Amino acid sequence: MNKKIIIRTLEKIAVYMEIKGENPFKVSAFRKAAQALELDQRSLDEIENVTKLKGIGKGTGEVIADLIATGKSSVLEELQEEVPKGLIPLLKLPGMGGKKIAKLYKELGIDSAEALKQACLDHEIQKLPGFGPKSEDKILKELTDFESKPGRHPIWKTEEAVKFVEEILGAIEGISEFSVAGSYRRTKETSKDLDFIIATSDPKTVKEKLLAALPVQETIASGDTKVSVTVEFQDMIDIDFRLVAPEEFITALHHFTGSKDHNVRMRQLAKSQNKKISEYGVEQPDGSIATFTSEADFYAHFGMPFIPPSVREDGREIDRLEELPNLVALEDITADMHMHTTWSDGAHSLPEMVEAVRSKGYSYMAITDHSQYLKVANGLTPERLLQQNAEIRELNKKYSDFDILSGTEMDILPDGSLDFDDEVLGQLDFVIASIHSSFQQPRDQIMERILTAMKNPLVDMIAHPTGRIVGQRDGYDPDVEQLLDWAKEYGKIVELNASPYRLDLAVEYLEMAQEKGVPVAINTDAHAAEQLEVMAIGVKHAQKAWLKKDNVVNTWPLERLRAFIKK
DNA sequence: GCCGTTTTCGGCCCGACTGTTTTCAGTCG
Repeated sequence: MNKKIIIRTLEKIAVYMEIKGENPFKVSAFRKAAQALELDQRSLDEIENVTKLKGIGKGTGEVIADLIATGKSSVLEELQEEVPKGLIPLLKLPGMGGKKIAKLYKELGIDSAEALKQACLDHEIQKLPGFGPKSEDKILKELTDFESKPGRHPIWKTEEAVKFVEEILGAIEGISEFSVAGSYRRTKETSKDLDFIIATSDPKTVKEKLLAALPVQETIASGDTKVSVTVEFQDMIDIDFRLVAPEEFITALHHFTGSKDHNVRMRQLAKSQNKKISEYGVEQPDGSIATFTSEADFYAHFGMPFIPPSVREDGREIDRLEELPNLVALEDITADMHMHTTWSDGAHSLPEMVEAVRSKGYSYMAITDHSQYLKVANGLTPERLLQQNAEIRELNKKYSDFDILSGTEMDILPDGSLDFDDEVLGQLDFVIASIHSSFQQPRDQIMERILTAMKNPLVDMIAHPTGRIVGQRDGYDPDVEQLLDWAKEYGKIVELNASPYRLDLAVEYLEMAQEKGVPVAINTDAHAAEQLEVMAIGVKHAQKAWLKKDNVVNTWPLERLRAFIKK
């Protein structure tokens, strides 16, 4: 029995129970059991007794035993007989929960999206107690929108929307402080919507000005402290604004940064100290409300170190506080080892890029323009590469406190060969190998290509190892575990490409790399000087995988890197 | 359904907004 199947089954049971109108705590018990299983790193065989896990007891334990023994769950099968299948997707409609769906089924016999739509058109819905004309209109609208609305937005899209909103907020008088919150602040690679916290003592005026300044397509909710709108900025995107008093800003920011699981853990912790956390402050045992001037103070109030937003995810971060000081941070970064200049497809010249990197306070860098195969990117022939190499060596003489590594981002060709021969590669300081073509090849062939690069002792790093674009394409689907095993065997670095388009490797693979002891380089792959800034995003993405400073090669001094790549 | 070094029963994170009511249930994050 596959662990994933058990997790899905428990979640499915929760969904059916929700529609059946079961006790909400019972429903959440099944969700918690699924989560307990998911968060446990061990495989099913390695877990001796599942009921020993916190959150799994007699009832959920029996479901799991049933699944292992028979491959099926009698609990789920019974639920499926009682609850029509067509009701399940209705839970995804905004504003629809188990209770409303159950009522529609019981009172009107509605058992599918089609039946629901017809009932709206026949004006049957508004006759039900608890429903009215507005509910009917809303359901009909949500049913129509359901197909067309985009799901989650990739970070490279939300990034621009965030900047746009920040500009608007910065120009509104009466706002003392504001910040983006939510999954974007936690550097999740995709977000369902955007959240902003606004501190003001005049919420009414600020709200009016804000709504006037935004390209609002639809107002979802508009209360005294909370405004939810759909805004048309490139795509349609939902944005929540919370307006709070200035002294409440930090607790509100923490609350709406989440994650939900992180907040639950924090509230439980507060409760054990006879305190109560809400977005407005921390209620003390004597009833007074404490507020804070920084999130660090907020955590310190509970005797905890500051927990960066990037690691506030499944709640387990609260159990890993002693690891926080070793997490890689932006201040630890000493180098950027993947970037392009006007020699290939970059926007800035070699000296311009060098100056830009130096001004970031790093101590070394690598210039890695594309290789000849990539004609669309003006890839360098061996002649041009060696000419650039000479120029870099000359430029290096200018700096006593800074080193420029002469490198290349060399293509691994579709036929599995490398774009430069060893004689050329041997003259370089840092060699990156990348796949930019023939993504559709079968996995075996892709892996063969990667293996060629791995086996070449002159190759130092594999860049953007899966070729994915966040929210847009999956890449060339390598067997990442195998890739990492090879990297370990052949002493290669794997890249965390910090571009928000890529964030490649993804978090789960970075965790795997660290576990296997494969060093990671966080690189910007900058094609222009301003793109060097994405290092900050890359570092936060690395934090999500709990990468330690020592595992990240571009926190190392140059000598240690040289020793590792044997150059 | 799960949990317990104040508990084997009585809680389970907490508050806002909407649409329906005429004081509140349902949903959401």
